[in-house]
Amino acid sequence: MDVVNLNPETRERLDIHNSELPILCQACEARHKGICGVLTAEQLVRLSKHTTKHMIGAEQQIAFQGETVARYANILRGVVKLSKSTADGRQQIVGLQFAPDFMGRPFSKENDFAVEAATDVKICSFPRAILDEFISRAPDLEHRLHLQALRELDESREWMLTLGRKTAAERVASFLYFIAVHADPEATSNERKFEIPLKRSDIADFLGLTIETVSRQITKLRQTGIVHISNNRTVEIPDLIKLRAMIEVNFLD
Amino acid sequence: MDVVNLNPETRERLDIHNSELPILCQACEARHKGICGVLTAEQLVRLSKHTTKHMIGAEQQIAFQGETVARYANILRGVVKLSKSTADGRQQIVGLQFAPDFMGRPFSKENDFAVEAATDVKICSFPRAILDEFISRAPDLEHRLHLQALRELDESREWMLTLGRKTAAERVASFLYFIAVHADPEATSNERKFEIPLKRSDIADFLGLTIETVSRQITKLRQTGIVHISNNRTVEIPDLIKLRAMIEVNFLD
DNA sequence: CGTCAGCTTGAAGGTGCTCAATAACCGTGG
DNA sequence: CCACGGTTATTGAGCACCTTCAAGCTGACG
Repeated sequence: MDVVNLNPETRERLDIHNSELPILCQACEARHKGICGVLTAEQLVRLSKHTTKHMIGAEQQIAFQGETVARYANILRGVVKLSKSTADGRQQIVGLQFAPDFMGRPFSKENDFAVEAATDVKICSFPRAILDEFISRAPDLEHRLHLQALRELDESREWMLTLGRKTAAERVASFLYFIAVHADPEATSNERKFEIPLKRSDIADFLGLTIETVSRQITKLRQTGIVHISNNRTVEIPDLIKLRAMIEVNFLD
Repeated sequence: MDVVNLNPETRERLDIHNSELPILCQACEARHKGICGVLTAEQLVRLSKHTTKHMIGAEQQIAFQGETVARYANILRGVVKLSKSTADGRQQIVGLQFAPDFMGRPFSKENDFAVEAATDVKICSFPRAILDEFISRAPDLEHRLHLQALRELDESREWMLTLGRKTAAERVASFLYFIAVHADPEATSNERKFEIPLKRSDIADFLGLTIETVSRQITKLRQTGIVHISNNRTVEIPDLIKLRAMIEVNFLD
């Protein structure tokens, strides 16, 4: 079977033949959509020599708040949470990352947040030093990272409005909407079905609420018929527009 | 008087003689610390042909939420607030910008937040199109913008913890600390004196509180002696460490 | 069938909000 | 100089929403 001609994704970069690619990368989920999409075959070969793919179980810690981290990574599958804590243990999730996001903070030795697997996660990690060198030479790579930083900044600001000004009911609706659009970014349908990748305590930490309040609001939301939830995690949204209407934020839309 | 030899700032870039610089830029506050520091003399000349400096009064709107903006700008003086609103008018400030920050959202035609002068502000604005072209050709420029985006992302995440998990007292202390370190980033002293660049309603919108709560907490904080406040805006902090201790967030410090 | 983690539900209490009145500040003009 | 209106900030009383604490429920797995 001729992969080059048949796989629609490969058409994106005809300059690179699969035969030149490291085996590790050939069938990789992040090969085109992640940062590796802007690396040359030569760079991929070099990087792949120091690359390892890991599975990380849900709830496992990947990096600690304030820790110096020696490796970057791409997320290939699953959901990763970024969280900050106060000295007395209160916790706030400050970001969620999905495949094929890049994990790491360029130009700074340490993250000032903890990194933890929310679900089972598959990552592809590699040494900082090598990528840092690529960044300084390949403007395309820095551009790609810049775009991700800007997207995360937009999302953080959107979430600041949620944390600072929305009621518990609106926060929970905002969360479900957020997951609905991130779980399958390609989907266009007005009807969605997905699994919530977080447990209630994570949702609470993301929303700045307690698990009890989250639970109560989910119950209420379910009673309105806007969402159907079974087995605690499985969500069906018959009409995404209706959910969106509960959390409308813009004057002009 | 020989500016080139006497002004210590010019030593930073001996490759560019002031005589080649646009007059507009020669004594500019953002010439070295802002993004212009990475532009070539040639780029500065081209940019300066389409550049204007404005004064903007406090509380004046610079751009609306969702509006398409045709110009970027550098902040030369004053404080700018970025804010988002819900449909029913609740407001949240999602960022503050100080000189010599770059103002604008690269790679996206519109901001999804409003931009407003918090104090009287002086800016230097120029067309998007020209800078966008420079960005695609000058990796240094994109790097500089990337660094600012990452810094803003770090600050947003820090603020998400404040909004999601801190009490009113801690939020107000966090705000004063934030302003103390931003008002004069160079200062190292443990004693600080500055003017709060926001009025109470802005502080409330930044902290996700009401003005009444902000006012009450400021009164309480003043009574502890950790800060002295006169004329509503003038703050004296005799011991910044003590203020920092009220809002400690990290396990490892 | 018992145990344990995760989730839901209930009752009571507290933090911050709403509504309302008072006070300080500031530029303008008599 | 003080009087004046408008804006901004403080203070008070009552209440609502979310939290806290506690008990019960559900499903997975031995």
